[in-house]
Amino acid sequence: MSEQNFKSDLFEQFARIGKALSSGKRLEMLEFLAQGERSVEPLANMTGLSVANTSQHLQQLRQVGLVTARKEGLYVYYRIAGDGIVRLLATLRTVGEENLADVNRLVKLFLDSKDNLEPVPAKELWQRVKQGLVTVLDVRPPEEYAQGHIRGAINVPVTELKKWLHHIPADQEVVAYCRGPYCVLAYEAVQVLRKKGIKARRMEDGYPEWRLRGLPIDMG
Amino acid sequence: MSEQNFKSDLFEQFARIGKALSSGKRLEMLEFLAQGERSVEPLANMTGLSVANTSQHLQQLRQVGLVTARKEGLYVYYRIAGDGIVRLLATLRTVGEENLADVNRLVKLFLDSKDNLEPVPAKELWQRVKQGLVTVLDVRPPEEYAQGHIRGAINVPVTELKKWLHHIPADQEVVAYCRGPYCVLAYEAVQVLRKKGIKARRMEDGYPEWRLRGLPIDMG
DNA sequence: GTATTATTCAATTGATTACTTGAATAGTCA
DNA sequence: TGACTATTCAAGTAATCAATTGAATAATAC
Repeated sequence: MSEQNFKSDLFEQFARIGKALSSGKRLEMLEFLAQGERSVEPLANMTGLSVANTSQHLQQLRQVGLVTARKEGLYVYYRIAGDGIVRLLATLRTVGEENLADVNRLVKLFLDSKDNLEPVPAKELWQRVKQGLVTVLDVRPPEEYAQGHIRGAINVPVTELKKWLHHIPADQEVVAYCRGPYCVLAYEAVQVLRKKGIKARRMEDGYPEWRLRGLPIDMG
Repeated sequence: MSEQNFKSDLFEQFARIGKALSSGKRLEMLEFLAQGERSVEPLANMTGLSVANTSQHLQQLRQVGLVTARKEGLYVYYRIAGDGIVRLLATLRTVGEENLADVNRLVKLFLDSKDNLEPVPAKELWQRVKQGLVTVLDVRPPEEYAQGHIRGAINVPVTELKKWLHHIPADQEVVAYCRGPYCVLAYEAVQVLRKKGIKARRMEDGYPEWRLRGLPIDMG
């Protein structure tokens, strides 16, 4: 094999991963899978695609090694193939934020209209958790919480938040987080809490980013 | 705008970058541009594509903000739009190495057949350069060397290496580097040097990775 | 065994992509 | 001015891709 062939073959391989990342729906699936493993149907519901279509997208992701699958009974559970992929998604996001004008436009339009003040960086949050200064709120659905969450976090899905309000110690700050930096659940939670006079902020990133930094997590 | 639309619009934007990375030729161009700016024709020669086709690929890269262009006289010089993109390429490469079986197969087949012993990590190399223990050889073409190189490195293209041999202090180790971890120029240089009885190794990464780590560089 | 369910497969459609070709722009140089 | 050059544009073709549809697998429950 010549040098020229080696190089172009190699780049062709890397391009297969690029191709897998070239669909918004597949990226959405990957971000969802970064929360924990899932069978096909929940992924189809989340993306709004048909089950057959979802299955085909998943097989594309599997072919380039971005997800793996295990079968249990009738269900096939897909999961992210490794932390490198979470890192790749984060880097893709960063490049998008830095270089795509439309991303900034979208984020400004949507998230800045919500209360975007002082998000807490992951590291700072952990400092304060260790000192017992904050209550950490995981506002994702229970299934995702069960598959892994920030150590010490309480799972209160946004839908349940109002019922839970009176349990909060009024003097302590609450920090909410969810799936990632663009997940709106945490924004909503912060809004609800503030309306009730509770001091609340959101974490800058989400659960996958927290885990990726090697910060402590719990399961179950 | 609903949450659902916001999310899918956002992922659709990130997918545009994925799409730009979904062609081996475009990845090849990006790696080439990571060495420094270039006009269209050299890029066409490097990839083996027609000039018109190359131009169109470049415009795709430009549309998603991965490269920028400046016009000078007849020529349009393209360059990587920022360090984030070099980082993205490196992450893509890592994920490919970890998750694509074919990448390992290719690398084993081609590079392991060359002398692949003890590549020097970038950090270690800089330690030894500071102590004056090694001669660092930049084996890329002069144009790329001129646009930036490891501090203290001497530019000796592989084609010129034999003429240059007798200038080498025989007691000092030589470390060669070129464009990136898969660039074969450094391998070839090490082979030539070792045949002449000179102690030689290659650097693990290439120039873009060195620069990305914030290690010292020089220009001109 | 049959019925049911989750997932995958296979065939088809319309849309998008890479590449080629030849012409159009825009700048340089004599 | 006119010849020349680097790049881009525009139109056309073949290949590839996303999504739909309906059927086929494979595992469970009765």
